[in-house]
Amino acid sequence: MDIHLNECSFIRRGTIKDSIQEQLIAARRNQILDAAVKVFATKGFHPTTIKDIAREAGIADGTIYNYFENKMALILGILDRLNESDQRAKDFSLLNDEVNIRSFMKAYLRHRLALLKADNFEIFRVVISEILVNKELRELYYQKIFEPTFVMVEQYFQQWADQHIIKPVNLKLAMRAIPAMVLGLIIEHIIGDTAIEAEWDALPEFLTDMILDGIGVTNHDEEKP
Amino acid sequence: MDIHLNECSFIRRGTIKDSIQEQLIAARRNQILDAAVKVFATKGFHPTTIKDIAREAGIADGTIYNYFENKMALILGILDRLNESDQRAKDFSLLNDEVNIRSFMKAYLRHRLALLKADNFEIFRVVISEILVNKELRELYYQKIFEPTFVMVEQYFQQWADQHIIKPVNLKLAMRAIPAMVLGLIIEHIIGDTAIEAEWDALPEFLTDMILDGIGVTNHDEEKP
Amino acid sequence: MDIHLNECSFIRRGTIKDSIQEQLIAARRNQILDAAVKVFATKGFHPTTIKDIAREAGIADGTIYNYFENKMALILGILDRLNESDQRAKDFSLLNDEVNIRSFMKAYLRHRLALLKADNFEIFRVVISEILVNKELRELYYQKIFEPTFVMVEQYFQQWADQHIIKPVNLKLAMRAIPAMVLGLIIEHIIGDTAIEAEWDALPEFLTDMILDGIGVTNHDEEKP
Amino acid sequence: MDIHLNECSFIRRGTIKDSIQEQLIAARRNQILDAAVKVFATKGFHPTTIKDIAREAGIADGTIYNYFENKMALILGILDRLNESDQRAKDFSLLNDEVNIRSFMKAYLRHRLALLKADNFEIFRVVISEILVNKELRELYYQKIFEPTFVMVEQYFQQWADQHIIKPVNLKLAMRAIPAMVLGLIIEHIIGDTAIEAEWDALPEFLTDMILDGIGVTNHDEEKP
DNA sequence: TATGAATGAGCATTCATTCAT
DNA sequence: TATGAATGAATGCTCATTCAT
Repeated sequence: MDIHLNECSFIRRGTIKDSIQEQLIAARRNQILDAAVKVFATKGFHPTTIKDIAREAGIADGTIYNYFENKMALILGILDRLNESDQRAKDFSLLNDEVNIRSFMKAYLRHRLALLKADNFEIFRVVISEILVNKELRELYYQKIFEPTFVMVEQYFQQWADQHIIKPVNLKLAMRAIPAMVLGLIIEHIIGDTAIEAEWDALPEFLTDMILDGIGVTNHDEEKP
Repeated sequence: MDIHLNECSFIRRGTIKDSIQEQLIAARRNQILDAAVKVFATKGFHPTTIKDIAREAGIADGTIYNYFENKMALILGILDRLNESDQRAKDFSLLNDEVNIRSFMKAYLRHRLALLKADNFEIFRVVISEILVNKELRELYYQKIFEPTFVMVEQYFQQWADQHIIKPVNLKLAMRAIPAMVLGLIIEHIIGDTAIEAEWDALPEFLTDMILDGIGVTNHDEEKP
Repeated sequence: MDIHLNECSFIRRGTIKDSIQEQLIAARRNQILDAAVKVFATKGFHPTTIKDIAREAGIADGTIYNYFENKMALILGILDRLNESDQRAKDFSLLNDEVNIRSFMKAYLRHRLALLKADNFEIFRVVISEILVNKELRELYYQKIFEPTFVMVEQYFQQWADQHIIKPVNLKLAMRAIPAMVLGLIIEHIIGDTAIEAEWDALPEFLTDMILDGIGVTNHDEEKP
Repeated sequence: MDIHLNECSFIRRGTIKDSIQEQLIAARRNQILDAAVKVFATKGFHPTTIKDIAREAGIADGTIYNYFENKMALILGILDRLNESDQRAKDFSLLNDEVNIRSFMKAYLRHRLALLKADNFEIFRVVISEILVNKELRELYYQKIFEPTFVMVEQYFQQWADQHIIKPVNLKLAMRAIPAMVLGLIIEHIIGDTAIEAEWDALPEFLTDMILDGIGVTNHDEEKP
């Protein structure tokens, strides 16, 4: 059980050893977060006890407190990992080659929705629920995920607007309405609406078309002046 | 709903007295729910104690249990009141005179968003958070609000589709995407996005146009085949 | 519902009216005690609420407090009624005609055990349980039932001893051991021993013979000097 | 039962440590049960709070729940200890050398009554009271103590009957009547009868004689046919 | 006298967190 | 660093009792 790191003479303090330390710590943190995700997803945040998580992780209760300050820090940690796995910027930049906005948007939505489906929806349910209600978590989420995303997205929208690829609409609202729609649909799904899951694969195309073209039939009589 | 006590010249036992009883009970329930809304909105559901609510309502702890089975029943009660104040069906039917879909949608969104702003957003935060995480509440919400609303809305969409006022898109998704967008925007707002509140009054028009016309510039090259 | 006693002009205050009052009160008390016995027997003393009893009696909670000081007074009341229905003295005096001690004892045990079987055992369970643990009840029981019974029984035993119908044994213990045996058997029965109920009808004869003759085989070798 | 730690020269993981663990756990359980006995005996079961017991044991409330599932489990634990201290089988077998049934019975009663007096009567009061009223406890008591005892005792009685040491009476009743008498006398004592305590030391002899010989004077006229 | 709504003290139990080993 | 026993504050809920009507 004891690891005699010091026996390794060529390791200089503060360099490799620390790196190993960090990796060990990161590994433990992930082990704990994995367990937390699993249990939170099943039982929800409040009903889950530290003991539940410790048992799931195969460690002692107290050990969790060596890696996380308190129970809420676990949600923070989960949020962080979700964010990392997100890599929105990367998502976007990878899509930069897409020839036009429609393909771009479709590909992006497909990617995002695939990620959502891959991760267990259940953990979103818990995280969103807690974000809504926990100020600290909310502010953190806003600063680390929300704002940066919008700052980045705004550039794209501005560029598209400049290039007259999209109409000169209220950009701030436009770029908020789109993720809002995705978020809203996910919540509708979580709440129990079966229609969304049934049409999950149709969503990227549908949403893209709706966002870009609308669902209204354009005619001169109905068209707004 | 109106009770004209005076019309009843011949008083039968168990009628007026019961009616007064019912009113008293309803009044107490509302008194308690008002207090609950206030405290929940401030502290959230879980951190709020029954004592907090009783204190706010100016009554004893135990009294709450004469009117609500348990703490969760308070959320149910709040949800019910929100739902009643909603009267979605009425909203829609009142709008039936609107000349075209655009005015209709715009008026409807204006109405909904006004309601949302009138009610304290804070209580939505709490209610949604709890719905996400509480199965009983979720199922109840789904049955009493979600499903009925969509059943009703579907008729409208079907009618519009039949009249070729809207494109022959996936109706189920379309009619889910719109409230999803509203819900998503509210959540973004709750989370702390200031842009939405700033543009609140522009939302109905913007959303209507986006839904009906899209934000993409239509041209023959970009248009999908 | 209103009873206009005053219309009855010939009733003089303090005499007949009071007597009716008393009867009414007694009737109400019995109504309440009947309900209490029923519910206590089913649920036990502590798990039974005043509301349970009020519901069973078809009256309001508060009404019970017009007739009994508190919940414990109900047990006292039940005990009193059990005692009254007992009428041990009467039992004994009725049996005075019995020709000999054996018939007397047998008849008495038969009578007592029949009473026990007639009453629901369940209420004994509750009353004894509470007596064991509640000092006030215990002392009351001791004074009102226990002691008077033994005082009376002692006379019989003394008389029998004087007449050399029973051996010159420790009378105090003898006359305590007999009801002890009955009590103990009842408790064994209550606890779940099926043998006692099965042999219930054989008990009076068996106990009488055992008490008077013993179960040992008398022979000169074994006989104590 | 004896653990000779030193005999184990080759220490296997999970053996000694676990054994120490078990001893610590057993010690804590006993510490808690001691406190519980003390407080229950003074205040009774229901009026005693977990806090009372914790305070008496010098530990925190929560600690009790690390060793007992709930308050009732404490009574179970007490019952178990009483049972262990009982060792009825041992009692009997130790007496097997007794030359005759009279000495045997006398010795047995003396032993049982001594045990009862050694333990605090008060705790019997509480345990019996609770057994009478608590189904779970009652069934457990019946299975673990009542039935096994009678199964064992029946053998003795059968043997005595076969050897014509006792009369061919209803054995099932006979062997129930004897402990019933002891139990009944204890309850009479608990209820407040001073005579029993005063004659405590005379009880074994008196009861034995009464059971074996009866208290009736045998004469040919009175003798039942 | 009957009612039953209001009361609020009281309590078992939970569980996040600590800390000695 | 890992452990898990100990902690004790915190709280939902019950229910005997009161009292205005």
